[in-house]
Amino acid sequence: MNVTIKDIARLAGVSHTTVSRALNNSPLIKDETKNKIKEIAQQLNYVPNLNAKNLVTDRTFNIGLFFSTLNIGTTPSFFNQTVKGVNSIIKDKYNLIIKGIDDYKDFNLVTSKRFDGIILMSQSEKDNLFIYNVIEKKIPIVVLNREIKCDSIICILTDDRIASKQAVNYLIDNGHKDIAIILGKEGFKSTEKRKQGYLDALMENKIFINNDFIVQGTYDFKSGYTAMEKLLSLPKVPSAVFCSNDDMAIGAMNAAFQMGLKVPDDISIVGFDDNSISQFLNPSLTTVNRHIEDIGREGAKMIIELIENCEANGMIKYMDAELVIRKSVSKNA
Amino acid sequence: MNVTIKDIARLAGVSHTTVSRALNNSPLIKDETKNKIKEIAQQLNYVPNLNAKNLVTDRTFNIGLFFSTLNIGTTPSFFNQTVKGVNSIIKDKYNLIIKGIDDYKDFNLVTSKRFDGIILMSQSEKDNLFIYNVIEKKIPIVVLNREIKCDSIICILTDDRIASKQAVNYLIDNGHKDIAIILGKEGFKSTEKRKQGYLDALMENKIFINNDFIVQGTYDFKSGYTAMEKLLSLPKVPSAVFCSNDDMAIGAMNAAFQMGLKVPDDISIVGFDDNSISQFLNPSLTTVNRHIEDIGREGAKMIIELIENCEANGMIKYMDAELVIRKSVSKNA
DNA sequence: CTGTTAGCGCGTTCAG
DNA sequence: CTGAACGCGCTAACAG
Repeated sequence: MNVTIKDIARLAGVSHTTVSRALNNSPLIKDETKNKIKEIAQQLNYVPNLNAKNLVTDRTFNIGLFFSTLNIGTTPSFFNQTVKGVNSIIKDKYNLIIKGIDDYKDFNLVTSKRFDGIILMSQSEKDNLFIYNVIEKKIPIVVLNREIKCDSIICILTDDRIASKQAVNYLIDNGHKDIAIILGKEGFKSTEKRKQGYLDALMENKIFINNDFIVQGTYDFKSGYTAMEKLLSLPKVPSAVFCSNDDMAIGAMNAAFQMGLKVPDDISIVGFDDNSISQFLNPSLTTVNRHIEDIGREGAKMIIELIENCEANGMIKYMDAELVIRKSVSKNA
Repeated sequence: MNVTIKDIARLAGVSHTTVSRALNNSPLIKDETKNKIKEIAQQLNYVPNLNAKNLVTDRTFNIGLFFSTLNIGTTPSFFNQTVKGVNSIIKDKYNLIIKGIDDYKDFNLVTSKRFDGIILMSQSEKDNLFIYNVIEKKIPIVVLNREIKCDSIICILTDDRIASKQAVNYLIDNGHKDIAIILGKEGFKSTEKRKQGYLDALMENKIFINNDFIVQGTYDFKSGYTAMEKLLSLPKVPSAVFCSNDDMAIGAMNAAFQMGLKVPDDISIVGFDDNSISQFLNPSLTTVNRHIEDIGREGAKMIIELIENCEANGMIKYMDAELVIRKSVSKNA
């Protein structure tokens, strides 16, 4: 059996309560006894039994990091950056539990007895059901990547609409007018936002919106490839394509190569996300860096704040995105 | 407050003991009462308090998925595949807790009271300290990706040496003799194995081993780029390069492009890992698919088996790897 | 400042 | 087949 506070109590010649207080740095304890107890605990390699502790304090030290799904639609790079960011703050004080919302048949198992707090990397409006469920159960939550209108929620995200607009504006600044967009996965909020940014840029520059230039994708390589094929088979081919993420941009690039086109000479491409790989492509990809890792880090700080200090004011925090100019866009005469 | 078995007991007019037994499918209970109790539990939306339950059964429902590090050296694709594989088996019965070994200052917090079992995606010999620590504490463990000599441990991995040899043999079959290798991160077991496979292939084919053709990398894009620059500045340039993973292969490819070389016409490249992106590169990358997701899945099955049935026989299970032939290798006259 | 006592929610003897 | 009583390891009143 493991060593418990009672064992320590016996050795120290005090009650187990005193041990508990000493170990929890209670102010109502003499420094002398406290130090003595801590020393003994150290020597015995005492580790508190979380189950017992949590049973009475009604806490777990679990923080759930939820994604809409862990399967299609969540790119490796995006996933990795999020986890890294969150984990870098969590460290060993909390357990980081990774879940896909779609892993659950129902939400009975999502309770405050299982999670002290939840960080949701939200990619779809369908998550709302989950979110309301979590709120109803009074579990602290921070939502990343999507804006929730409910004013008691903390949301952290980049303004994709503005960032997309910047990206498309960059194409326009380079003389492009026939600009296509490959959309993200249907139903994802980000898909909608990036499309809006694209439309904003065109409209503000009084460029005619051609519906043929708006094609659906699903955020994965393959869909980018397919979408590009569709664009290139149009009677009038666009001179530039804004892809709603980098993976699709890569797919699109390869479709272009396959048709014997050169990037950026024959067609310009802009991505979104700045995958770790994008700078190493040939040509290197001009794209938008959303600093996902920072968002994860910020989310982790917030949820801990929420858990430990109950600061319950909802807010929407926008993080900076940044257009990274590389070599996949050429000037259009 | 949440509903407890006592509440159910009151409503059902039985003792809490009976409720406990009914909910745990004890054989010593009349079907009639059991069903009645279950129904009430259902209606009340009863969820057992894990802390209480675990306190007495001395379990947690946590499975730890540990990586050597979550930072440099673990590629997004590799990380993502592993988590996906494991998670697909874990589902909602267990919590999947993700950790980097290097997140811990010491291993005091790694106890059987915190993890029912641990899956270690082991990338370095340095992990041994951690492994022995886990074993000492009698926590069930499954090690992925590395072979541990201790015969009470279950290991699941591909034989990287054989797989690498196959890859290099493929180059030789295509007429290449001046074959370089870009090594992985120093100290990683996989680095060693893949180098061995490379040497095996050369030796068996009686090809002279040129030390200039063996250059260090760190598994990331950049190191592949740098290593390739080094190779291309050699008085005698290799006609083919075996890269110890795909990320470095991509870096290497771009270094070649930068020098005005064509792949595979001027130089052939083979990778290792089959990143999700590799098929979409230009040219698409010939590489070795290790089916990481399968390894993760297998590991998850094993650890659950170990936890629930205590089958403690160590074993080493090799999973198949597969050479995926694409377009980054040309025949050498 | 310290000890006594109680109880968190649950599973498990041991009697019936 | 069912219930009463106990204890898992810990924290939180309440008394001193």
